[in-house]
Amino acid sequence: MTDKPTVPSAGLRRDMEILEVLAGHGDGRDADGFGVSWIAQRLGREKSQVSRALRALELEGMVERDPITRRYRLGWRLFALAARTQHARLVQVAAPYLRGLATAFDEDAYLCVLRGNLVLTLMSVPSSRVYHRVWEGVSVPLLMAAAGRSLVADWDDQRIRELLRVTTLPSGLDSAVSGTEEWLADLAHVRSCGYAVTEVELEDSKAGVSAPVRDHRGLITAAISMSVTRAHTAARLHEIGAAVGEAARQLSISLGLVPDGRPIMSPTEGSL
Amino acid sequence: MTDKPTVPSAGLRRDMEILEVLAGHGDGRDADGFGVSWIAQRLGREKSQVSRALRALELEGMVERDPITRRYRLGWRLFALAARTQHARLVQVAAPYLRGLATAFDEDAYLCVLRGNLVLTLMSVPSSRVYHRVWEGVSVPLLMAAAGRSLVADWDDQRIRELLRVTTLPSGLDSAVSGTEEWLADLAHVRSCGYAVTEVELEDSKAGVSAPVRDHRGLITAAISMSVTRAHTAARLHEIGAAVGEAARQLSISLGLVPDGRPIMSPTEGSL
DNA sequence: AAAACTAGGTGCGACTAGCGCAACAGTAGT
DNA sequence: ACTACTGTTGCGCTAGTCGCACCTAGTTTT
Repeated sequence: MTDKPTVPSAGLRRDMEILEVLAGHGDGRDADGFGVSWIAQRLGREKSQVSRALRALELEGMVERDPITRRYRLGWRLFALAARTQHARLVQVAAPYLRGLATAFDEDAYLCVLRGNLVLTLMSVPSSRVYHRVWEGVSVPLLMAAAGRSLVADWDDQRIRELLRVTTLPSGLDSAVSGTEEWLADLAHVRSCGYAVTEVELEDSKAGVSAPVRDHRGLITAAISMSVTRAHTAARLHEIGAAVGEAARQLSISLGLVPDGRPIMSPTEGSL
Repeated sequence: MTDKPTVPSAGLRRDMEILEVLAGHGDGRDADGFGVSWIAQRLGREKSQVSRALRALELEGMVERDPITRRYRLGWRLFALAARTQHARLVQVAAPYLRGLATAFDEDAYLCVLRGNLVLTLMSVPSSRVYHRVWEGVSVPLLMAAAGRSLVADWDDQRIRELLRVTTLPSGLDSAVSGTEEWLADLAHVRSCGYAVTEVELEDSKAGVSAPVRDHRGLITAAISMSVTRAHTAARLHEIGAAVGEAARQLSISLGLVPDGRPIMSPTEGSL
């Protein structure tokens, strides 16, 4: 099948699958870890293999085991490594801005980055409302997230068209995706006004606003976004949008962007 | 030699060593990653081996490569895995600490997080006393809870002022809220001593102590708090406060916080 | 109580993944 | 051009590890 050149991927792939299972789905309250057999069955692998792999991972601190329930969960080492990621650094800088937005408007605020054609949420600051879905660490299709428009704002038209052509969405979500030309117009709006507004966000009854965050080279490396209850008027949406745009601009400056000039380099590279 | 039981640790160990080097940099600001040869030499391994391993790790998203400098850094996947598990892990790991505090002082112990401008209690461990009000899942205004001070301890003064200005309290509870300047002084105390003390808690006849819990990114994600019967002397309040602070610190480390800003590994460290 | 069931761990042979060498390919400095 | 790097790759041989089967230990059933 996967006709690979000789890269040692077999063991690693297995370990990653295990870690992915242990991370859970983010939403499910699968709180207190998973047992060997369950994981093995879920992955369609031998119990023995999973058992041994988990022990090895435990030795390295990537997972830890509850001594009484014998269930595994992700370990301190993984978190320590994650903390040294550039994403972690970004989150630390961005945190105050997100908090400011969340408290100012009492709506959920997010920090997202682009990964392939998916939008990965790095951080979410919840509002005070009761129902709060955790999106941190979860990737969603680019077209579904409000942050998407901001993250690709610098792409040239051709690449956008390609993206829209290629992407397939879960059925029934087409309503969230407007036509190609509308998208291009939206991106122009982002570039000029500094923020994007989308009528439909991840959940129904939510609209979204977002704004691009640029690094010191002027490349878009992240986006701040907020999902706003639809009850709000369009005017308020734009009020929030302006605030989000301003926050993103401030954050960009914190990341080393020189404020005034437009040192925007050719967006051939989007990889963070 | 090392008499190993048959666990698949060879490849994993190598991968972990690589990740550790990439995270590494105990001291220097080596910002933009490391090259293959440098890593290989550092680990005393074959270049080819490191090259292939890194490519495999990159496929899994554990590391990222700067396309122009060809240097590797830790990847998004690590962050995503950690981020998704945070909340589940928080409750799981915090439980023993809360129980320890509750039994040590025979007072109720709580784990709280910030949601919008409200403090949400995720878990409560009752003391042995008869009357125990259940706060789990209940949100209270930030200003009313002892945990509030800890949860916003990292906010800058401006945002605190904004918060105090915006927040409106149920009437008759102003006694719990001291002046703005007093609040700022309190937060300074939290930052320096590691715990907060409030004279009035949710219920009358209760005082509160709390301490911030930081996740692997160093951000305050939760707070441990205890409500203490007012009968106790101020001295005891601070005794408990110190214990709560220490528990919060331990919990933070369990969550992957790298203690202090201290480089734990020097470049000459010998875990090779 | 024994039996039945489950959940995790282990011994060992067979087999293949991937290590190490060495040659190769880019890039930069002289 | 040559030299000195960097990172990649082809390939034979070896050791790491996969999978089966068999255990042990805990829990429920009869």
